Amino acid sequence: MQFSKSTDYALHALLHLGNSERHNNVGIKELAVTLGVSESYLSKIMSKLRQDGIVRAVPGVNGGYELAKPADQITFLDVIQVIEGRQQMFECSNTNSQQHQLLADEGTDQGHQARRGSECLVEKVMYGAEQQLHQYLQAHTIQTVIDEALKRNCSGNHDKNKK
Amino acid sequence: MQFSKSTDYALHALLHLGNSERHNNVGIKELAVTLGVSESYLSKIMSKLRQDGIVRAVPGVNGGYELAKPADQITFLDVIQVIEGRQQMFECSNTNSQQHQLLADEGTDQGHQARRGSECLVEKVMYGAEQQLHQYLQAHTIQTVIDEALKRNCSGNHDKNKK
DNA sequence: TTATTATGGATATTACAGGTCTGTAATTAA
DNA sequence: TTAATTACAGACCTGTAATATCCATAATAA
Ligand code: SF4
Ligand code: SF4
Repeated sequence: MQFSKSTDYALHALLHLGNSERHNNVGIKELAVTLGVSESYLSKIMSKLRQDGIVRAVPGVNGGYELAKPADQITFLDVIQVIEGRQQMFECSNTNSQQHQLLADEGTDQGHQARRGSECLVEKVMYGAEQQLHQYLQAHTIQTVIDEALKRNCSGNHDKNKK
Repeated sequence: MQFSKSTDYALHALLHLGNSERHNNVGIKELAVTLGVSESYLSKIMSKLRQDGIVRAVPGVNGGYELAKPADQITFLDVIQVIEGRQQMFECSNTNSQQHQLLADEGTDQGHQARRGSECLVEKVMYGAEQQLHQYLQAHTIQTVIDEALKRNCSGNHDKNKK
């Protein structure tokens, strides 16, 4: 029950992209150095993000990556789901067990009527939990973090992106 | 980002224990058959639950397992944490990267002052999400599910545990 | 064209979930 | 006390996913 390192990298890469909108795009080299991870591996992650419309990529000289949409429209949930996949947290395996009969109540009077809705009581709880989590993750975007970082650094004022 | 099958089994085992308080304890054999899983594997899971004070176990003839405390005091969070471990969902790896400097703000004026608190903005979001999840899982107990199951089955009335 | 950069596939490595087997210890019935 | 029963702990195997590297190819700009 842990997020993968890939998710970690993806988030940091996006934060970097969102923070340095100076010209246009950032090369994989710069990203890899900044995050402290190999270019090969990071490029895989960036590809996923591109395929899902989170970033745009241009090959060739002076190519690189840029955010495909405003940073405040890229939620944590988006990133996590792209990298980790969209499978749900709890997926029951043994729907044939005796337990199932008791809890999901498919074998009684009502028959198959309720088969489509999430009638299983265990899954119902788990699904609710997942919704809670998603709701929170959806309310936090890349921009959220950038804003907070800038706010906190206002005293220091490094003038890093004035250039 | 998925719960393991072991968690699935643990939950179902506890539900079975909570539901059949007829005499005292239920043997691993009955549990395994009910859940449709091997005794060997299930016993591992039950051991974990015992070590954490969720269930009690007695060896010997007519031995078996029983809940160590009322079913309404065993939360989903308890079970999950016992089986999955108590590691947090997001655990940062590269605290040495350049990214870290920007986001965690350890290298500026304030120095190491804020090192102990969760000053990292990424972790802060993830930690918040985890809290949301935990809060929900803590509000749902084994008893919750059993109650709902009984309530739903009142029309059918199978008299299964009259015996 | 040529240098540069991202992309996709193939491959290696490692970690771990899932699962089995076996011998041992504890308990009770006889 | 003996024997049957049951849980317990550990060693062990296996398949799969995460992590990571390498290379050949395609696309782009100068
Ligand atoms: S009751 Fe729910 S979780 Fe249990 S076996 Fe049936 S579908 Fe799966
Ligand atoms: S900013 Fe937070 S998540 Fe990023 S490297 Fe530092 S501690 Fe880790």
